[in-house]
Order: sequence, then structure tokens, then C-alpha cells
Amino acid sequence: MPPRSSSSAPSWCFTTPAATPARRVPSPSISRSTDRGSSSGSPWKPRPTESPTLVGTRFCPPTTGGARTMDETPLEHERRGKVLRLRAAGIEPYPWSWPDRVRSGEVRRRAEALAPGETDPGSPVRVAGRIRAFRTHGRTAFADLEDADGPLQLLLRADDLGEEPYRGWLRDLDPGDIVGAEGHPARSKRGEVSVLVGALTLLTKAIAPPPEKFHGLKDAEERLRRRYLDLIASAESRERFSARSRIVYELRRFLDEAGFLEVETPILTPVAGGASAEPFVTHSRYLDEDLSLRISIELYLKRLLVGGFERVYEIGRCFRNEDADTTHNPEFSLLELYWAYADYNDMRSLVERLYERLGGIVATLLPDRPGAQAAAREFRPPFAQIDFVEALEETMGVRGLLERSPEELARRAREAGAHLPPHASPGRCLDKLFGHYVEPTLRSPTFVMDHPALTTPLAKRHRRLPGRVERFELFYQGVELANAYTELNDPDEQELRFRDQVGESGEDRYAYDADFVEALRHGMPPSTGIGIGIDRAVMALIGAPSIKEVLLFPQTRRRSAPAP
RNA sequence: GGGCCCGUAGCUCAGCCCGGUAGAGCAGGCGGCUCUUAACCGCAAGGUCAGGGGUUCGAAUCCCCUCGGGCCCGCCA
Repeated sequence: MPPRSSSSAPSWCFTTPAATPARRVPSPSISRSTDRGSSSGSPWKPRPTESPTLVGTRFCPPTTGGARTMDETPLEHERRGKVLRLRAAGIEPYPWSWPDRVRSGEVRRRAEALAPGETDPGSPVRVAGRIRAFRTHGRTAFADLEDADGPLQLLLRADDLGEEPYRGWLRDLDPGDIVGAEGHPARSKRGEVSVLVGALTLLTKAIAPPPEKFHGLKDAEERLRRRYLDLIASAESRERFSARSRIVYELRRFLDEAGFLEVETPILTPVAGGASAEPFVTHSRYLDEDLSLRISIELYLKRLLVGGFERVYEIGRCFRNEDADTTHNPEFSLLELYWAYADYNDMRSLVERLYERLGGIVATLLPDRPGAQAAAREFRPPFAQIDFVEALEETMGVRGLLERSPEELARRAREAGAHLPPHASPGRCLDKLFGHYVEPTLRSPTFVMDHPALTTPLAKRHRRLPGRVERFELFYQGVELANAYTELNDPDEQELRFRDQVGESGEDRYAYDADFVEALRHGMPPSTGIGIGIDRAVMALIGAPSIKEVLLFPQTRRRSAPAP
């Protein structure tokens, strides 16, 4: 670390040569001219040979390279002119680095003890961030800087910075520019935590202006398409996505502590199985075969149970070539977990502890978000449990539902508003009925238990209840948050169910995975498995109304070219 | 796939019902101001009214089509 201080003057004083670190070689700043003592001739007087049009009309950029392009706005044109002027003055608008930086939180801590108008006499700090607002006030100016820790005011005075820089390049500074400032923690006379700046360095010139400083970016479409602007303008948005990252991080920690091993399995697969959904299909030139992007992770993870791994999970992107809406995106993140020698009761208890942990995390992360606070309150074990059939019969006011004819079930489902194909299976009808009558009523966390076997071909039959499988789904606020089974591990039954599915649907969307059946023949231990949609889990935990609020870049249509 | 709503300056929005020179604030320009914080004061500028077509003497405004987005319903474990 090179020496920072000078014996002759306060180290932060703008006009002191040692004001900036000696190693700051590739990072020219406004202190550059004084650094090198080039006192002859101000860099602010444009040299006529280089940019003649700067004389007289300050804001008419030079013609060389300054011509306004077709799709450039007047504002951007103006800012490009500033770039040229800065370069003409020997200031690099896009320097290389800004070492020894502290974040605004550090400054805030040091300035907290100060009285209004007081300056911390200790060592200077170097901060960096984007300028959100700029208030000039004659020979004093205020800039609102923002970095990862939040906002921080810069207090800039001509007396500190020097006449030429203050009247010169500071005027070419705009909201949206990224700057580095060196100076002392201070409080303004009004008490605002600030940095009393001794030297200000342009770190990145923004050509395009940021969103409006007070209202931000509201247009829903623009917020999705240009998420970076949403993030610049909205602390709430930044916190939301940070919270998502933390949720996934805590999820991994929880599972690792529980002894589960994270693995990675193929996304490009010959057969997209494990769920009923339309896959995206692509083509391998190497194999000269069509491959599907996975729609679930299930069948590969179960192969690992056959292979001897006893607790595995994967968190990964899955893809379904279907519509997008407030709860669906064509690509989404799925957690699947498989646990040998355990059953769905063990899994239920794991899920309770998991959501309890995550609820506590979001409550801490997002103290001002009602949805997050509600989640922390609600996800307290034990969660409610209801029996699939009992709950449905009670809500519908019908007895013996499982003994009703397929025709009656289809009729009742259609009466409930479901659009069903002519020969919809009874299982499908029961699913529809449950989705219509019961699911919307499940507001607090509720396990729906022991589905009819008809609705769930891939789970193991119930050990006591005939016609049922060992399965649970977790619902919260009417949305499914988890789906778990005691897994089917009988290879012959698995083969039959694959065949039934393919035959019954009459569609090619159900894929017969012969290789998976072959794996089961070698013996998969009794196991339980679960799938949790990460995006929906995050939505539930933070109270987001749409999946687009928890996806950084949700799928959007290509912007169309103007019609001819 | 069906219904409803939205698209005006870089950003946030008026104007649209009831057709008659397209407005404001922020941001940007010029000038002023040594403690402001949505700073303030003065001046000047900034537009493919999403795109195309139609009605009309005249269309941001009325009608049709297209594009993009949002919400609801449907479809999709």
C-alpha cells in the first residue's frame, strides 16, 4: 500500500498532489492537472486546434464524431458532446479502476456520531457509485450518490475542489454518471450524512439518462424489458431480487445441513419425462437427433438413488413450452429432492422445517414487506393437513365421490367451468374439481394428503387406504408450493403406468423412458421425493403477486419493428 | 384461445367522453445562487401522440387492423 498522506497539507485537500493514491496510474481524475503541476493553461479552455466549435458555443459538440446519429435522442447527443469535451480536457470518461473503495454504509457508520456541520478529522475515505440527483447551489453543490449499501450525499464546494474543476467538468456531470469521490465523512448543516469531497473522479459517463429521480420507472413493460433501469430506479426491486438470492442460498444451506448432496443432471435429454408438459425441442448436430429440454429433474435423480446416493437434490432450470402468465414462465427454477429409506411423512416434516426457516429469513430481509411478514407468521409448524377426498366431498356436499362414474365426474367438472376433452380421465376430472372447489380456499399453509390413485400415476399406492397414493401437496394462498410422494419403485408397475399414460392421453407428450425402467429393475430403495417450484416459493415467501416480480428477465416477446 | 384495459418528450403524467395551433413536472441547455436533499428563481428548447389504414374541411381525440404490455378467464400438475 503506497503512502497516501502528504506532510504539507491535509491529505484530502483537492489541490494537494498526494491527494490520490500514488498507484492510481490508469485512473485520471479532475485532480490530474494539479497532480502533474501543469499550471500553464487551464484544461478547461478548449484548444482551438482540437475542437474549434467548443469556443463560443459551449454545448455545440465538435463536428468530428459528434454528428447526431439517427436513433440518438437530443439528450444523448448532448451527453456525447460532454464526452468529447471531457476527453479534450484530458479527462478519461471511462477509466479503469477505483481502488481502496469503501461502501456508503462505512461512511454512514463513521459519520453517525458527528454533529450537524461537523467533519470527521480522521483518514479520508474513497467512495463510488451512481449519481442519482445533483443540486448545484452557486459555489456549493450536492450530489446524491448511490451504491450497494444505499444512498450517500456528496458535498462539493468550489473552495475544496478548486475553481477550475468546479466550474469546469463538474458542469458536465449528469444524473446517471458513475463517480468516485475522496473526502471525509461529514454531516451537512442540516444533518445529512455526507462526504465532504476533496477530489471527484469520473468513473463512467452515462450517455443515456436514468429514469425519473422521484417517480422512477413505472411502465410495467419497460421494467421487464430493461430490468437494469428498474434496478437503478427502485431500491424495492433490488431488495426483492437480493431476497430471492438469499432464499435460494438458505435453501441450499438447509439441505446441506440435512445431509443432502447437490448434483447436476442433464438439461438436454433424449426423452423429456417426469411431468406432463410440452417440451422445447432442439437438434443435436453431433448426434443428429432431436433433444428435448427437460421439463422436470425426477427421472435422473431417481437413477442416482439406484446408484447408491441416498440424499440428493438439484436446483435447476426446467423448461415448458406453454403459456406464460402470473404463475408460469416458460423457463423456471425447480428444486427436486430424493431421499432413500424415508417416506412422505418424513418429507412432510422436512418441508415444515424448511418453510419455517425460510419464513424467518425473509421476515428479517424484508421488514417492510407485509407479504414477507405474513409468511414468517404463517409458516409455523405444524401446518394444517386435510384429506384430498374428504375435503373435496365436504366442499361439494357429495359422498362416495370415488365410486361415481367417469361420466358423472366429467359432467360435474364441466359444470365447475373446466374445459375437458371428450374422454377426459376420471383422475383429470378429480384434479379439476379439487382445483375449483378446494384449492382457492387454502390460504394458510395446508398439506393436502393422500390423493386418489387415479390422479397420480407415479406415486406409490397408499399402505392403508385403498384407491389412494401416498402423496401430499403443500398449498399457501391458494398456490401449490410443493408436491411430494412416496416414490414408486416397482419396475413392472412403472412400466405399466408409462404405457397407460402414453396410450390414454393419445398424445406424444407422455414419453416412455425405457432406460429409466431398466434402472428401476436394478432396485431403487424405498424413497420419498419432492418438487418445489423455486419461483413460486419465492413469490409466496415475499408476497409477490406475479412470477415476473421474482424473475430478473421474464420471457417477453421480441420488440416488433415498425410496420412498413 | 376469449374478454377488458393501457401505449402522448429520455422518465412521470395531463389532454381523448364532447375532433380545431400537443401541455406540465423531472432530466437536459443558458443565466443566478456557499448547506441543499422531489432544492429554488428566470429564460429558451425538446414530440413518428406505438404502427398502419379509414371517416372528416380538419384526428392524439371517432372507427378498423396490426404490434407490444397488463389484468381476468380458459389451457397447461
